[in-house]
Amino acid sequence: MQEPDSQISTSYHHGGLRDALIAAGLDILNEENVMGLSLRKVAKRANVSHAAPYRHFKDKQHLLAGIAEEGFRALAQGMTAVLDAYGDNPRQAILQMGHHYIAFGVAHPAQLSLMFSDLLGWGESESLGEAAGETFELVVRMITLAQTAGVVKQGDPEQLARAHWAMAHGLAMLAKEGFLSGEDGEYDQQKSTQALENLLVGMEE
Amino acid sequence: MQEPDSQISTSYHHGGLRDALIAAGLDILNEENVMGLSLRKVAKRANVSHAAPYRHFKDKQHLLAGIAEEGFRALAQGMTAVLDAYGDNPRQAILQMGHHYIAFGVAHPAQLSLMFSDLLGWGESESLGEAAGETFELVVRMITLAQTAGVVKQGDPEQLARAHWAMAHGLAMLAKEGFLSGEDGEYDQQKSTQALENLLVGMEE
DNA sequence: ACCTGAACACCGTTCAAGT
DNA sequence: ACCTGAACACCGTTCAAGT
Repeated sequence: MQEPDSQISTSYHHGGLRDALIAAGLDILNEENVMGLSLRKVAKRANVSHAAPYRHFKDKQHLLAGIAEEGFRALAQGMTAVLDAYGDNPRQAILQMGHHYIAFGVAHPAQLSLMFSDLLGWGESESLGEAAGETFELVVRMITLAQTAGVVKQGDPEQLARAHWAMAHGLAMLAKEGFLSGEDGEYDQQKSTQALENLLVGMEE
Repeated sequence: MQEPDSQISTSYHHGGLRDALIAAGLDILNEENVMGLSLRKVAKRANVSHAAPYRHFKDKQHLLAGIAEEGFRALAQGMTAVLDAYGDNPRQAILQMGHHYIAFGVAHPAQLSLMFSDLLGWGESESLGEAAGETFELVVRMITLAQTAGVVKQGDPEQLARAHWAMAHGLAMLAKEGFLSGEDGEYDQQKSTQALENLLVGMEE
């Protein structure tokens, strides 16, 4: 077993550069916005030449797809944690899942926008669709648990999951643009709770 | 009274160029996406030099804000039509308002994305905020009408309007990315109806 | 295998100069 | 008042050349 630390910062064999480029892109996205995200800036931040990214991404669109995919995976991971934490209380799980989604949007506005933008080319990356599908499946699982517990009505769980996803996504978009701010100008979580409760009541039949 | 038609296509005095630039930008947005929208391309399509747009927009961000504002105004106009058509049936009005919002997103995906993107600089254009506010007020008015008719529960109409807006916006984003497609791959309006109904039931108390 | 540097056509923005 | 053309620093993408 050798210690590879000595070359980690300058060498990127075995796909290490791919992750470094996505991380660099995420940094730029969080500091600026998608217009400030250039392939050349990403390359510079990863300490490679401006042509190096083309070894790992066909073009800029595919780097953006990689960043979006990372977003779906991070979202799914957080949602899994919520599901684990509130597994015994499906009603709370539904509300907290919504809040988690919205919090992700407020923390990473440009990334969430990117995840639903027209810049990705969904058809060209099966792993992107897979990551988004995994995220949706977690919502479906949550709904199924709630149905079993008698908290929400019976019926197609995917239908109810779509309603929940749409509400959470809509609230996230409104929140990140400041449309859910309170008197102090800060995001007012209570406004999300009210909307999520409205939907929840409707899902109880 | 003179006939100015003869110079309309080549001259843009009195703000005519501003509208022409927004229209050209909209065309490009609908044909490509926000990455393909360059100021130089917009200027060329409006038959002016690449520096001419700076007479009407401080920079690219302000042109984007103008295009987004036009979107809010178009949305508000369509929503007013829905309200007029279903004024005597608040329950239908609520559902049709949602469908209209989603249809706008499916028809103008890049524009709707732009309207909620981080590229606009909301603080720098009061007319943009005004246009968005008008749109929201129409939803509030619809909720108030429904409350008067006893179709939805009493309480802060803005709270219920936010829930409806979030649901409609979330569904629009899901629809334009293909997450609400049926077996044939086309947008399945029924899936939106189901989600909108879920929320509506919850708003009935 | 993976990376580089030069090259090309394109950007956003500014500004002196024209009408 | 409004528009233009040249100029600058920056893009995305390609490709011959290097290790």
